[in-house]
Order: sequence, then structure tokens, then C-alpha cells
Amino acid sequence: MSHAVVRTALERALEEMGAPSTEVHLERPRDPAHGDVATNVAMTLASILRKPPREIAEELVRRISEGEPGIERVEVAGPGFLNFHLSTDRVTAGLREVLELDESFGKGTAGEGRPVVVEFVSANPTGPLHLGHGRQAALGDTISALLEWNGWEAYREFYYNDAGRQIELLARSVQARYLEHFGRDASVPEDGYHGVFVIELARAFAETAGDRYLEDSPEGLAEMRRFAVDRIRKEQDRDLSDFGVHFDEYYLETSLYDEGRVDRTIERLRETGLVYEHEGALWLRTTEYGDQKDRVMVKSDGSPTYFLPDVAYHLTKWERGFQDAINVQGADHHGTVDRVRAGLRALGLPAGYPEYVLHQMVTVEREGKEVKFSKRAGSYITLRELVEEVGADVTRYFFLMRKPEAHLVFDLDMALDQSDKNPVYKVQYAHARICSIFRKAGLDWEDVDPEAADLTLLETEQERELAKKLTEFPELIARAGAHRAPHLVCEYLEQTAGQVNSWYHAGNPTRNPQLAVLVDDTELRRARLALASAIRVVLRNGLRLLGLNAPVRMEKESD
RNA sequence: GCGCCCGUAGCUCAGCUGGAUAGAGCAUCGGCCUUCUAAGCCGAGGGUCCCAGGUUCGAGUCCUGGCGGGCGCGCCA
Repeated sequence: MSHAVVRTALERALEEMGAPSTEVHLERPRDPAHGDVATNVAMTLASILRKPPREIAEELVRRISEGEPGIERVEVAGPGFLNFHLSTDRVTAGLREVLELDESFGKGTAGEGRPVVVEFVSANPTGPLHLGHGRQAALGDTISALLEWNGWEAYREFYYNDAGRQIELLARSVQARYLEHFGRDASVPEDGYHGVFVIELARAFAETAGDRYLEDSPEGLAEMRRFAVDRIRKEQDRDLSDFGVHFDEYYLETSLYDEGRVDRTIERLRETGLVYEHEGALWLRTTEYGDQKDRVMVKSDGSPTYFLPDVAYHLTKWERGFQDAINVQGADHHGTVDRVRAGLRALGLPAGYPEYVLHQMVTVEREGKEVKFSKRAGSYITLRELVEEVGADVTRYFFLMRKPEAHLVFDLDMALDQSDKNPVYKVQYAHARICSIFRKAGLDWEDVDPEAADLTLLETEQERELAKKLTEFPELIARAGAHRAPHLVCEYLEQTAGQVNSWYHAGNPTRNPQLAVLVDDTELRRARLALASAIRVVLRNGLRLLGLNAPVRMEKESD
């Protein structure tokens, strides 16, 4: 790539000067006037060489500017920066690579094909998914995609807590509504589930089971539990599927008990010598590994706490061959991180396993005020309600556009706006506009032969900047993947779309026919079509990575 | 009280391994409509980067101490 030219030139010049070998840091200057590539080596070497940075910089310039191919000129600027201006062919040559690689442009190999399990959503089957789950679904799915783009083998996993007390409460809640359905006196437990969906569940259950469970019985409750969990799981699956999220595996907590993994985990922990009894309960000395306090594994009544199956579950990840595991969870669960890791370390797993991406909560605002309405769940807005109102693409993008650890304000007014003010539409429009140029020209993008185009004709500043932006895409994907940061992709797409839209509009034939893609000059037209085609590739790849559509044309929704 | 996260323009937020004059969108203001689609375009104003120290050629970024907000600190899940 273009940076390589500069790097080799710099390294050679430094060697000639007898400078100690250092990491040469190259960066893309924000201001185009500062050239295409810049470096601060002269400044970092100043103290080592005991020379003023500008003096070092000037010597480097003397050694480099002597006819280095691809480098048009080098300048010293500011306190000692070196600014490289590349020749246009060096800047635009990258476009050929974009077109050749097409759907795989942006892919990297950092993961070397290694497997990584990404756990996310992991909602209890006790009600409809809320917005926190939605954010998590978008994050987990996209982080998985980012890892795949960087050469990992991502495995999307959903852990079902189908064994605990919450399930019992759900069953009790359904039972109460069931009795009410038949006109009996009953009330939902105080800490039970009060949403409308419980009434729906009870009614549906009454329709299939009839009135034969009006007497309180273990069998009846078990039937209701099974029925409710099954229904809710199906509903959650449908909501996630409509949101474009699919899992490779649903791991059931009950299976940990059924397969004896929980008991085996206790045994293995006992062998570490970190287990002790206190006031009738069984504890693990997690403080040994940095936890705030020791944790109870088995309560004095003989039942395990949540901690134990959690450790057993994460142990299976390691045993299933995942040396890398990422958990996407709400930040309200961060208290469990240290203890789970401590439990795993006691069993010999490495520190820091698994890795966590903790995200903050979501609030929805309309006209600057928070809205909390919900028809079905009562106290919270469901994912489905939001998706039905603004669409899956907009919902996904909005959940991804902020870094996970920051609180997210979902602006409904902006989400419902179908103009370029809405970042999602802005990016999709940019893509559709480029596609429309090809329609207008009566061409398919496949018809564009990058080899036949003279890309040095793309010499306006706007086109050079655009070409640079497009060729930065792979680097961006690498960084976003390494940081587990989908929001960087959103930011990149929005910036790129802005540049694209402005390039497109500048070439409006009624205003500046000479700047239009479809100019009369055949050679220039060919070059611009190649650029347009490269734009299409990058925008589409970015949108797909985020799990959004890349529409060829935009249909206005009239309502 | 202890731990984690956040604090950047009126609002919502970016800001890479510490770099040049701190950026974007929304909102506001000014100018543009017979289109490679004006649900748009061009331009402008707007800043104590929470505060105080420190590290160094250089700090929004790193360190220490405060302040403000969120979350977590059960033999709950």
C-alpha cells in the first residue's frame, strides 16, 4: 500500500544517517494540506540523537527527496513533522485492489483461522427481549462478524438460564393468570411477572390444557413452566431472527446439571484446596485471584448458587477448544466478572478468560424526553416494538453507533427520519446513488474494467481524498476488530458516505457537468466509474458487515 | 465506604500507539431547487476537552487526588 513506500524510504534514510532503529510511526494527517502520509520520527529521535527535531527532519528530506518513486515531495512542517505528498497514481492505485477483491476487500488474517466463541443475549426465558438485549444482539453479532472479517472462526452462542428461580416465578405468575382466566381468585406473586404477555401465555395454555389444573399441583405447575418457557423461547428466537441475528448454539443451563458438569466442577475445585466450609455453606477462595471477597458455591440448604453453573459453563467453552472467548453482557453484570474468572483460574485456565465486552443501558427519547411505554411487557420497551416502529436496519445501526461502554440514547425522531439526517439513510443513500449512476449509464458495475482505466486522472482533491478513504477500509476493519468496536465502522461509513454524497452532488450535471461521473470525456468517465465502483464495494461491504442492507435504490415509505 | 464505567460545542457523540489550528451529526443562522433522485447541496457561528496537580519537546489521550453521573457490591438470578 501507499504507506509502504514511505516506510521503506524512511527506514533506508534513517539507516544511512546511522540512527538507532526505532518504530517508525506513520499517520494519515487530518488536513489534506499536510500531505498524504506524515511521520513524527524526527521528534521521537530528537532526544536520542541530541539534535533539534527540525534539523533531523531536514536531513531526512535531503536523503529522501532524491527521486524516490511514488513520492512527489516531502516537507518539514510544524515542530518537526515530515509530510509526504504522494503521486496520484500511488494514491489511486489502491482502487484496483478494491475492485479485484470485491466482496473480500477489507478482510484480514489476524485470527489465523482460530475459533472464538462469542456469547451474547443469554436472556432468561421469562419474557420478551428488551432493548438491552437488542443492543447486545447487535453488538455480539457484529463483533462476531468483525472477528470473521479478521480471520477468526466465530461461534455465536446463547446461554439459556432455564434452571433457576426466575423460571419458577414465571410459572407461578402464569398459574395465577390461568386461575384468573377461569374466574378464580389468584394473584401474581409480588416479585413475579406482571406484564400482559403473562396473561397471553395463561390464555394460550388454558386453550390447550383446559381447566384441569385448577388445583395446585406439581404436575400442573411443571406443565405451565414447560409451556411458558417453550413459548417465550420461540418468541425470542423469532424476534432475534427478524433482527437478523442467528446463533450457532443455544446452550442450556439444565444440561450442565443433566450431564453432571456442576458436580464435577465442585470436585475439581475441591482438589485445588481453595474450597472451605463456613456456616454450613461451601465457599471458594476467589480472593486468591483478585476477587473482592470469597464466594459461596453451595448454599447451606445444599443448592448451588448461580456462580457454580457459571464456572461449569465457561469451563465447557475452554474444553470445547475455544482458547478465546468473548462475553457480551450488560454492565450491570460486571460484578460477576472477577468471580467467574477467579473460579476458572483456580481450575488452571489463563487469567483474563473469558474476555468481556460490557455495555451500558439504552434509553429511548422522543422530542428530547424519555419514553418508557410498553404494550406487552409493562415496565420496559421490547425489542420487537422498536424494530416494528423504525425498522431492523435503523435499530441495528443505532445500537452499534456508540461505543459499548457508553450509555446509549436512542433518538426516535432521528430514527424515524428518512432523510440524510439519519445516518443509516445517509449511508444507504450514498450506496444507492452510486448504483443509480450505473443504471443511468446503462452499465453493470461488472462492466468497469479497472485495468483499462487511467486512475491518475482522478486528480481533484475530493477524488484523491475519497480514494484514500476507501483504501483505508481494511486497516479500519483490523482496528475495529482488535478493539471489539463496531462503532468505529459506523463512524467510518458515515464519514465516507458524507464524502461520497458531496462528490456526487458536486458533479450534478446541471451545476458542474465537468465534475460528473458521466462526463463526455471517455477516459475520465472510465476513471470515475472505477472510483464509483470502488465506493460501491466499500459501502456495501461495510453495511453487510454491520448486518444491514445495501439497497440498490431507495424506496420512499409513504405514510 | 469499596470496585467498574462515563464526563469533549446548546443536544447526541467520535477522537488510533501521546502529535500540527480538538472533529462529526442534530439544532441554529445565511445562501442555493426544472437533479448522474432536492427525503438534497454549499457556507457560517458555536469549546474552561469536569477541576487541580504531575510526567515531557508535546496531554482530550498517560499518572495521582478531587468533583459530578450511572452501575455493582446477598447463602438473589
